[in-house]
Amino acid sequence: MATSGRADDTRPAARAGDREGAAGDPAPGPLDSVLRPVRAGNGFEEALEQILQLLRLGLVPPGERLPSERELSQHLRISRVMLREVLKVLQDQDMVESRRGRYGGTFVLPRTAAPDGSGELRRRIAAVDVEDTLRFREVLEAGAAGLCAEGLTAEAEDRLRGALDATRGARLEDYRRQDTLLHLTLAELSGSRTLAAQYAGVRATLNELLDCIPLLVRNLEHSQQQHAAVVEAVLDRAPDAAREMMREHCGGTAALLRGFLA
Amino acid sequence: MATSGRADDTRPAARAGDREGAAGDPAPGPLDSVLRPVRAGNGFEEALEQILQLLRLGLVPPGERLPSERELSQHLRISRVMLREVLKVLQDQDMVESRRGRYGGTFVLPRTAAPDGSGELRRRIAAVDVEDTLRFREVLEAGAAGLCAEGLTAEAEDRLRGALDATRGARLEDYRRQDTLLHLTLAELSGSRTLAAQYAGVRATLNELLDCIPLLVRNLEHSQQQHAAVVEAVLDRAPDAAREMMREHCGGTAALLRGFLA
DNA sequence: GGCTTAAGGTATGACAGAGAACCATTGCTT
DNA sequence: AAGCAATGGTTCTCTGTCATACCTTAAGCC
Repeated sequence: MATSGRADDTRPAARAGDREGAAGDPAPGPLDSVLRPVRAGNGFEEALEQILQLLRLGLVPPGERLPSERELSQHLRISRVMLREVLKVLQDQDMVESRRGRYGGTFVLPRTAAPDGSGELRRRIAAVDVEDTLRFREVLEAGAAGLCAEGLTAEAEDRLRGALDATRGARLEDYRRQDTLLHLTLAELSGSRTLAAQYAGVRATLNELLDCIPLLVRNLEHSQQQHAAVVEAVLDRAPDAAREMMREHCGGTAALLRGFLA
Repeated sequence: MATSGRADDTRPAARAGDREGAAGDPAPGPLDSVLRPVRAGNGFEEALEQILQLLRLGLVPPGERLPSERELSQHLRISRVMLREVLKVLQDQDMVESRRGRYGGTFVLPRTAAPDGSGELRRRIAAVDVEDTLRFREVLEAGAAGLCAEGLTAEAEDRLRGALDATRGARLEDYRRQDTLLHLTLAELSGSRTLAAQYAGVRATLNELLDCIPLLVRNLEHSQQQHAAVVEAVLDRAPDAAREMMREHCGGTAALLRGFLA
């Protein structure tokens, strides 16, 4: 370090704390809407979160195979090594199982009762801003329903009808999954990829919240009627009605959650 | 590397292409709503994008000082070294200026005409999914307006009125900024942090698009009337009216953009 | 005028993560 | 039975990024 001969550092070494850059959370300011952290968490957690979404949304149902490690790591833009660490965690939680060889892969296991000693769930919930989630969800859902009703192609009609039918035939333990898929379909048909992606995120959180409250058959029937009404409005090209119905539908779930989690 | 003595690699080294992990974009699949890349771009670009948002949204107007490097790097969760590389780029583009010493800092310069040889803008636009942006924006805006109208505190009323007044008094070259701030205020008052953050992002993109089309005084007056109507509806606690007006307002901008960018 | 303070400017060691290449296992095909 | 192909499992190296410390500059304060 022979840059500049400054031999007389007479100051009483109290300057120890020059710790720039690091440290904890900075003071919140008015710019926080924009200045969110560039890399959420540590990359590892982010990846874990996304795989968990895949499972929570039921996009890969129990018994099915996840995309191969090579594919997943490419999609998530992380190294296979790190992806494998993520999968390792899920294996330890008995959520997935890996099989080697051709036609092997990582398979989703059926949900076990308490994933991790019940306390873990509560802690996660506490970390979620429930009000934020519910409000944001309503906005996205209503918006998606409206957009769908505005520009509906023949192919979209079919997908929508198919998704609705699937919820009708769903057995109790599969209802959450089919419900999710119906809403996800609406979001995708909105014509905004960003909307669909955001909805996927918020829905995963929502499902996690829903897992904390009882599943009421009474409520489920009501929900099913509302689904039908929303889809009908969309198929009728009635955006306002679709939005209104969807808002009502979301309001129901929201009220339930606010009640149980309050 | 003495793990397993495999001395006879007789296969004709043609196996050169085992390139796992890396490579270009993976084939798109039905899971793309969820499996977005963990770390958008290379971290550097992401940070650049966010600082640019700060400028494009007018959250730090020309002549004002950005937060210090140490603060910014903490907010963005990147090292000061990397942040400085980002700022270096902006300095080279004559968008900001750094002054040393106490009460120094990084200052925003007034916008120069063509940021980078005009071709650069067009290229960016091509990379933006305009339809996605417009649709997503409308959904967020309408949703925010509705939520605001539903739960409006006295303090929120004041902020809203203030923001509206600011747009009234704005001169032409400052209008975009005040307009942005008004909408951003609505988003923040929606009670969903996520919504506000998402709006900030989409609005930055929108402003970039708007920079590509002429600013019509005629349209601006119309816009101003709509602002007043939206705010009035919100202050009247009329969610439906607020949503309706906002959708109309967004529709106007959308039509303009679709026309010019088609 | 000299000290203090807050900002930008610079250098460096440590480490996380990506990338690439391997190995090992399995089931299908020939 | 042999070979092939697709998957999970492992290990290596190298680059990018971070954290930390320090220097330099300039404005205000005593």
